[in-house]
Amino acid sequence: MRLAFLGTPDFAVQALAAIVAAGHEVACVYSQPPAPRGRGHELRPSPVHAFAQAHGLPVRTPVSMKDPAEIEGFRALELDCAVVVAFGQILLREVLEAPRLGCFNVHGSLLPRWRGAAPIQRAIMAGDKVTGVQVMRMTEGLDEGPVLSTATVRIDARDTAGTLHDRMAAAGAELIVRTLAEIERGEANEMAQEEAGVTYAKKIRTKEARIDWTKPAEEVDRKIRGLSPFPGAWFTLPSEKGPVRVKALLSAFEDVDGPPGQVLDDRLLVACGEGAVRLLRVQREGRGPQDAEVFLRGTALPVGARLG
RNA sequence: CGCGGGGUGGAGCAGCCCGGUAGCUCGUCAGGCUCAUAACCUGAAGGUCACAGGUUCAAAUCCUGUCCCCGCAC
Repeated sequence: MRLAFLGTPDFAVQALAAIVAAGHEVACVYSQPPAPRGRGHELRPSPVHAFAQAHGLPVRTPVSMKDPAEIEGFRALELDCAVVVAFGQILLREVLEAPRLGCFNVHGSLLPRWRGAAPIQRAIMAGDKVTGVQVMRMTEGLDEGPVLSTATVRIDARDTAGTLHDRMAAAGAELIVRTLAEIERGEANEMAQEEAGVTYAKKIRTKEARIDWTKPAEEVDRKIRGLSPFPGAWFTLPSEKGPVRVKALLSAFEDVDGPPGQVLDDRLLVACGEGAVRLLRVQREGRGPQDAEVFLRGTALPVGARLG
C-alpha cells in the first residue's frame, strides 16, 4: 500500500522499519521537528526522522499538522492509508480523512484502559499483569477509535518501563504489519471500544518521581520499575556534603519490615511502609547507572542508614 | 558558547577547599583455614594520580591550556 508514517520516538522506529520491510510504499514520513537535545544542546532529529533519512525516505517535520498548507500537502500524497505511532501531535479531521482507507494508530495498552500518553509506565505503576498493543482506527477523540487488532503482552515482576517498552515496540511492529495486510485484503474487523473500564494514562510529571518510603513496598517497587529508566524514581542519600539524589532503576519486593527509609542490610534492602524493597540497579546524580553491587563498592552505606 | 559531574593500580570510589609517606570496598595471584547461604584469615603483585605547561624546596592536591567521558534537559 501507499502510505504515510507519522511517528517520533524510538517506540515508533520499529514499526516503521517493519512497514518498510513488508514492502509498503512509504510516500512520506512525518516526525516532530529536530529539537535541541543531548549534551551541548545540539539540534538533533527525532529517532524516526533519523531512521527515515538513513533509509532514503522522504521526511517532513512540520511544526504543526494543523497548518492548512501542510494538510494540503498531506492530501496531495494520495495515500491508501496512514500509520500513526507516538507522533506527538493532534491530527484534525481533515488529516484523518485524507487517506483513502483512513489513519491507523498503534497504541500501547488494551483499550479502553490507559488511553493517552504514557500507557506503558502507568500499567506498571498500577500493577497490571497484562497489557498489550492494539491497532485502532483514529477518530477525533483521544484514543477512542474502534480496534482492529490486539497483541497481548505480559508484565512480569522484573519488568521496567524500559524492558516492557522494548517488547511492546516489537509486538507493535509485528501487529501493524499484519493488520495492514488485513486492511489491504478488506478482511479487517473493527470493534468499537467498550464503554466501561476507560482510564487515562496521564503524562508522567517529574514531581511524581520521588519515592515515598512510607508507602507499601509493593507500590514503591512498582513506581521504581514504572519510571525506569525515565524519568527515574529517586530518593536521597545522606553524605558528608549533603543529600545526594539517587535514582532507583530496578528493584524487587521483599516481605520484611522496618522503619520506612531505613537500610536493613548491606545489600540495599530498604524498609517501606509495609515490607521492603531491594534496590538492584541505581544511578547517582550526574553518573551512569550501576548495579547495586558495584554501587556499594564505592559508597559506604551501613545498615541503619536512613534514606530520604 | 543551555546546565552540571568526572578522568587516581583490573572494577567502583575517597583524598583535592587547608600542597609534603597513594587510602577504601572489590577483583587478581600465592598460601592457609573451612563439609556454611556474596565465605574467612594471611601475604603479594599492580598506579609517571587523563595530557601539556606554570607556581613552589615540594603538586593527585594551586593556576593555565588541551583531549576524553558521563548526567540533566524528552
